[in-house]
Amino acid sequence: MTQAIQSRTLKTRARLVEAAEEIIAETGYAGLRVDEVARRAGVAKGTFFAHFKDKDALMDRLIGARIDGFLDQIEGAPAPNSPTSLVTALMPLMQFMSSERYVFDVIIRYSGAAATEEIGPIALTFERFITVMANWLAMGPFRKDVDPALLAEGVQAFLVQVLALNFCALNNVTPIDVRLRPFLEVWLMAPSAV
Amino acid sequence: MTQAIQSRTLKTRARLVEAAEEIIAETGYAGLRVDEVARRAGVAKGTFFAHFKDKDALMDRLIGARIDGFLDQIEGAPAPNSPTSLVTALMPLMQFMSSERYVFDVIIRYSGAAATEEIGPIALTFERFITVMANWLAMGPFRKDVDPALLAEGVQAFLVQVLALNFCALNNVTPIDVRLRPFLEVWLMAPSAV
Amino acid sequence: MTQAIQSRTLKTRARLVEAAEEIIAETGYAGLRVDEVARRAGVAKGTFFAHFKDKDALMDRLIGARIDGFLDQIEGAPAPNSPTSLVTALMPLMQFMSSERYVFDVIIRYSGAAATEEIGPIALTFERFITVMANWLAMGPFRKDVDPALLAEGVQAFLVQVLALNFCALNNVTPIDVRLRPFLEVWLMAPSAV
Amino acid sequence: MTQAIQSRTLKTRARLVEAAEEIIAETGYAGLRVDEVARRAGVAKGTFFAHFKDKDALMDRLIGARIDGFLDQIEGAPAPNSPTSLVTALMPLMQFMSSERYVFDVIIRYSGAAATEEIGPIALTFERFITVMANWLAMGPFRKDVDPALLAEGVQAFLVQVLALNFCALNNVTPIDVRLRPFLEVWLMAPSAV
DNA sequence: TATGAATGAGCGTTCATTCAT
DNA sequence: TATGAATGAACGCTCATTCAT
Repeated sequence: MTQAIQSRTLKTRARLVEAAEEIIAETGYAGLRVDEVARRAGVAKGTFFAHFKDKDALMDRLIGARIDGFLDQIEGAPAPNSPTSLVTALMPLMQFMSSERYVFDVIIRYSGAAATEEIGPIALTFERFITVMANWLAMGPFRKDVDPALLAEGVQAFLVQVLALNFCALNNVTPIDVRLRPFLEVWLMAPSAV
Repeated sequence: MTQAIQSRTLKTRARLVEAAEEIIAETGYAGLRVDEVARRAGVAKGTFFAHFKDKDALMDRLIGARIDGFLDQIEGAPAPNSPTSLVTALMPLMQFMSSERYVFDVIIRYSGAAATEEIGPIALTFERFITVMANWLAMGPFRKDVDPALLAEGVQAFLVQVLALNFCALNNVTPIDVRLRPFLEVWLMAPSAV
Repeated sequence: MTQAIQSRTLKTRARLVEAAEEIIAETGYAGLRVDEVARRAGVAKGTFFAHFKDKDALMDRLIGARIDGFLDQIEGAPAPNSPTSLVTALMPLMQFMSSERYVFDVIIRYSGAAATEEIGPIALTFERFITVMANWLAMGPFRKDVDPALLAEGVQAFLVQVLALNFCALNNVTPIDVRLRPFLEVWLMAPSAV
Repeated sequence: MTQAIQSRTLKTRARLVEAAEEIIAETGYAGLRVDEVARRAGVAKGTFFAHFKDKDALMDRLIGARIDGFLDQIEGAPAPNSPTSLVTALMPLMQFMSSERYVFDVIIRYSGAAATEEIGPIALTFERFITVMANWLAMGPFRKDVDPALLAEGVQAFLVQVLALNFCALNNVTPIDVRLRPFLEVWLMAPSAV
């Protein structure tokens, strides 16, 4: 009984997500309207808000799922053996994150959760990024005198830094990967003996 | 005559800025409404837009001025002789940047200018930060095998990273300075030979 | 200048009221939708709320205006010389007040203002009713040993009582005027010597 | 078996009423939400509607019960021997009726039943009020040349009138009892010969 | 009886921005 | 420059009620 009801709920939620993804495919994230999502999912607007606290909660979930997809790929790939190959591995994720100004803004806004109980999908991916990256770094030819988790957080910092500057007309003449590499070379490599 | 008009113009602009600062003192940056700024300055709403392209232009200016104030202090202070003293020197700036979620978001959004002619106050402070920091780093006991400008950009990246996580309930149990220090220690110090 | 702007404001407001009255003529008071009013008036919905605090404020105004119209007629008519002719004079007003359940409810809700500064049109008509009625009663063959204002308030009380019961299926078999008359006969007439 | 089911039904209904009364004690009548009633009673929302036709039916019942309580007191008290003592006797009832705007509105709306079969608790109390009052008036030193039932209906009309005006900021400086007394003095007393 | 997800129409609100004067 | 009414496209929300299970 309870099972059946849950399944209806899950179906409706899935329809909402599906509708949202359709719209995003057509108009981008910034073009998504709550009214339209409900309409396409064939449910009432009130139903939307019964499933998602607000529009941002939906966005958090959708964008979080995308990032998770990239992390799956990263996790499944062979560990990089140089900063350059690390940058290459990160490119799809970075391209997504910088695909729309709106997407980047949402990610930044939700990368830190507002409260403990409210850790959303995007915030979780930021935590997962650290884990995945730390594992990778521990396996590769990178400096071993520093906690891999700290190294990983540094990579995240440089990634965000580079993406933020990417929205600047002055800076995006230089491709993302070219901008990111020097940071990682200094940050990750065991220092040559002085 | 022209003189008189310019003076009136400047006075109006000054009144608008003053009114805005009053409101911010009372309700924070996020609480500022254009309506209210115009009302307090004793001008019509349209007049506001004769002086500022949009609300963000005002915010850019106000926040940029605050950051410049912190950079003045930093520039005037003696160069730090360790990551720890660098962190200490950066604290006032970091505290301001993390004082309000809205402030942090605006700073991130405007840290890269949209176009050459449009480099705004905040973007200028980010460039100035690099210069000031590079000078400082060149003077202190920091690694010399890396371009100081790159080191400075890295400091900026870590600073932003730490602040972003600060808005996360899980992370802000650890004080900002404690979070920043390990990054700078690894990033700035000439590595001991392995 | 200010005059011109005021005139534009008045014109817009008039268009809103006009549109509302059209809709009411077609669908009744209960059928009025704010969206539709704005649409017909050719203005944005935001404009509606710039002119009226909320939908109820418009209703207050419209219904108040209608009641005022009836009071104008009453005021202009010759003073009644008996309870029966008073009832007859009140019939158009009573018919309007009981024309729609919704109208009666709004009237009751707004007959007493919520706050001093907020005395709305309907509340004003209730005050005006007392004045008009008191004048009338003072002129006619009614008891003179009681303050006409008190008598007038009593008439108002009986009127509301009769209308309230009129929405009851059991009671509205008896016409309004027949229900009201006995009250007024007792209330208004100089008592016959015992 | 049937017994058991009935008992369960009655228990559920009792729990719903209990929950509602709890909420009202905490937030007032206007603050009651069906959601919350069901939640506190530990049943599903749908169950609420299996027991009460709609939310108003619950309100009708709850408020009607309160009024009946006041009528019990009134009925049990000695008959008043003056308009003043009548007013005093009515005070508790009047205080309840004017305790909340929402309560007064519900009472007015339900004081006349919509159809014969649908005479609800509140409507019944209005009928009972007439009976009780007529008995009282017949016993006291009040005018005897008018049907006590008509006198009683008049008392009811004045009571409502006074309460309605009580919600007006201008009028509620004068206490309810002071406002009601003059009406009753004129309405109930055998007029002295002019 | 009981469940609880879904309904659904509409209100109120927001507020930076524009534009005719 | 200055005015301020008007814009407008969503969003969020309400919440009693229904209905399939």
